[in-house]
Amino acid sequence: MARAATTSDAFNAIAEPRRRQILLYLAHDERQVGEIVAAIGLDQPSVSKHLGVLRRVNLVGVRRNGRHRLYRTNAAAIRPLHEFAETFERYWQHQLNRVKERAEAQMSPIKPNPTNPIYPKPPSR
Amino acid sequence: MARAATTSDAFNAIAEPRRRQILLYLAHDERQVGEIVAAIGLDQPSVSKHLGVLRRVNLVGVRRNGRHRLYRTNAAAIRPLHEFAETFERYWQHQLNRVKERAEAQMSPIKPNPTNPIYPKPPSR
DNA sequence: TTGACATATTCCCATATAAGTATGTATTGT
DNA sequence: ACAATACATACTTATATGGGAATATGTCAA
Repeated sequence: MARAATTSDAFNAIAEPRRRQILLYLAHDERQVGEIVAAIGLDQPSVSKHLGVLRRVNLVGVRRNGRHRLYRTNAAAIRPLHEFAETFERYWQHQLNRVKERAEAQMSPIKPNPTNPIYPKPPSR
Repeated sequence: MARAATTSDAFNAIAEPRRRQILLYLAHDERQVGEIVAAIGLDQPSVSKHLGVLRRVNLVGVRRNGRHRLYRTNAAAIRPLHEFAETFERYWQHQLNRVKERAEAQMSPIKPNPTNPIYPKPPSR
């Protein structure tokens, strides 16, 4: 099975850096395609295609105005992402606290737990 | 140019539903691969491959224990995602407020706010 | 040492890009 | 009506999957 389509959901859609760039650019104001092209320095067809993907997953909305099309980020569609990320925020705090505790423990005269690496091998990469 | 590698960053790595599932599963506790396999119902090689991707972008950490490998979500690596999503949270509120204001304006002065759905369309899935 | 057990890695292949180029389609000005 | 403007879509191609099958690697137990 191949990779899931970029239009399958918001997660796949924002995997592309250019699309994230467009979303951020459109978050402030409605913009027409030409402005986006000028702003992010990509050719018009590419921008249109990215906008097409974003449209299909409802990450942007469009409005016609004469021969222009005004795009705007639909912040609501980012919600699933936000919730996913937020789920880990608690653990993020936990881990921070643990690190902090370890640091403090090491300073204490008794030194209770010399080695307790949370992540033994910093995933090389 | 083809799509960016799933190992290029966290955004690409989490585009895969199975990997999000694994991340959520590993968020609570350290788990060995066999447990993950049993939990998400995917064959072992596939799970290992997903874990490999998550490892490369540092979304999970590993620890060896005998013949087992204990994986755990590295919540810190979710940060970029969280920040990206959070950027839109303000606009999300804005949009909600606008919708709310418009709704209220259209309504009779009495009946203040009968329905106020936080998520207009329950983010399916 | 040998075998069982737990994971990782390699190979194969149908599929989905993303960028570039070319072309199609509305809509407006004159 | 006609040309220009603003976008969208079609086509081509190099590339990266993700799952299944088979195999390799590493560790423990007898």
